[in-house]
Amino acid sequence: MVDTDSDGRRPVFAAERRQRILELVRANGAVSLRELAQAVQSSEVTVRRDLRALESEGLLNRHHGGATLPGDLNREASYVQKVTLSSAEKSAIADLAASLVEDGDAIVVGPGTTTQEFARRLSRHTELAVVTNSLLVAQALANSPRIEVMLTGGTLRGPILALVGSAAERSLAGLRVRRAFISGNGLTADRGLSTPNMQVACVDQALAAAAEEVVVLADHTKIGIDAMVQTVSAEQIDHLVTDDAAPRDVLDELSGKGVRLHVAQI
Amino acid sequence: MVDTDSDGRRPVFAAERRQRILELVRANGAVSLRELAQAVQSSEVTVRRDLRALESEGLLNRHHGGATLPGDLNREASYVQKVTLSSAEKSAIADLAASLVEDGDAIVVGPGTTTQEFARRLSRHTELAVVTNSLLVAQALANSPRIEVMLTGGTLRGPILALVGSAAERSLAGLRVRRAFISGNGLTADRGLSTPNMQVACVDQALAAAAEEVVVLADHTKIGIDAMVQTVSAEQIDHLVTDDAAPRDVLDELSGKGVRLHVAQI
DNA sequence: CCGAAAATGAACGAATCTGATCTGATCTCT
DNA sequence: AGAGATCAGATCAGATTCGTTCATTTTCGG
Repeated sequence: MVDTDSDGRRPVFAAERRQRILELVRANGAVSLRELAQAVQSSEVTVRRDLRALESEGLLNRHHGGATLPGDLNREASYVQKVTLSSAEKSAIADLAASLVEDGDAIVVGPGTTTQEFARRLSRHTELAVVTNSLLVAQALANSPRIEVMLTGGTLRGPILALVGSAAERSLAGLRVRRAFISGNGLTADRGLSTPNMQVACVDQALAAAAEEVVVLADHTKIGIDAMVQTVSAEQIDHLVTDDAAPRDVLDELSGKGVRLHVAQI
Repeated sequence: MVDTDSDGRRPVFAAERRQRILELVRANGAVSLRELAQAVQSSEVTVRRDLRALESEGLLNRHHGGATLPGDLNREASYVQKVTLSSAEKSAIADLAASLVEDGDAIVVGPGTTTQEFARRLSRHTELAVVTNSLLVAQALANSPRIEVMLTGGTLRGPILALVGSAAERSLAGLRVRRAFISGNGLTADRGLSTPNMQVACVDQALAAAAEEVVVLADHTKIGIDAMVQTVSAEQIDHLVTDDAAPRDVLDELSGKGVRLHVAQI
């Protein structure tokens, strides 16, 4: 059923849908099948067929879970699926967090899919200096000529594509920026931000220490959760950006400890 | 029965109807057959006939379900696979270069699409330590748990996804590994390896300086070419991995300067 | 007024598109 | 290395659309 509406809407033909798919892939470098299906309002089967046709024309490369640009650049295909989880909340949080950034700022961005989404929103800013230990964040900004991206050195932690270890911490030592945008696996009022990995926690601490203000990006699934290692105490957190499904009581506790709340409406 | 009046009302001629169809398509970009039939007060069969005639004149494109503007969809078709060039050579070179790596090695890998391909071949090795300034190389190894990947810090150079600048060079300063696998844009016997960018050249020099032996990966399109900035002189190069389409005379010259040749058969 | 030619509309079978579901393959995590 | 989850491919069913043929209407010329 192409579109059987009676009046206002513009029909979407197969060729047009494929064109749109191509544009999406070109814009993001790599897009998951699920995202594409949602974007063009079709089933995954149909998108899969379109991708097959487009691939046979050499216009894109197909991978497990999605498609990428043809050529050798942009090989982040296997990490794309993770992004699709609760993407609505992530997207809203990223939007809201991006409004806390001003042109000319120097900021630190930590690893995580939410911060990656946040980084994509930064491309419209100018004269930005971004320090990060996340390869995904760096790639998200790679095509923005007006943003200077600096990566910390360090040992690569494969699953999250972030740099950890003493080299990473050392390269952050002498740094001082306005705000740090970091994420984590859990956030409570008692123990603050926490992650399950020691090395990641150490770097997160260094990231937070390099900034005057700490901004935490955490969707509602992380609020009230406690992971193994504490990275930043609630007292050190200046801003929290979350979505409106977060438990109210925890938010109130955090607010009592001086955390300014930014709640995105889904 | 288009119009049964005898005099007063204006009948809708075929040419006029087609003109109106064209206007509708031009105004909306894409219109479904059903909408068109309703708009011009004719049957779908008639509209279909009109569309066929208009398409044969090149005034619009016909699709399943309707028609669109011509040329709008195929405007990107010229992009068709110009990137995949010499991928067979790259692959063969990468295979051969990977055979120069042994388990337990510590190596340095520079940026480039060929070295990226080379890095993919390393995943079957164990106990490897890889230092790189290329995000693509790092990602290629991210899923290999038996390989320790270390990234240099530095400023991100977007187009090639590599880290450059003083921070990158500094993090390589105290390093000493067995072999460096680097690439470039040109290689001659006189001026050695060269690239068009100064910052990239500086880091390449640092990469080469960190290794006991320098291995250059360069397909035949780069042999005999000279780019702006010299990175490594021919005397400093210990191995060259290339393909059998490389010009023989240049290879001989390089061999005379002490470069050991590894020529991949395509 | 009548007949031929063109155009329009209706109907039927064929082709196409889309989505659901099942099965095998691939990937990830433990 | 194996279990579980996810994804790709294939087949089938439903719906829509297309092409063709045929009947009807309209137009034009004699």
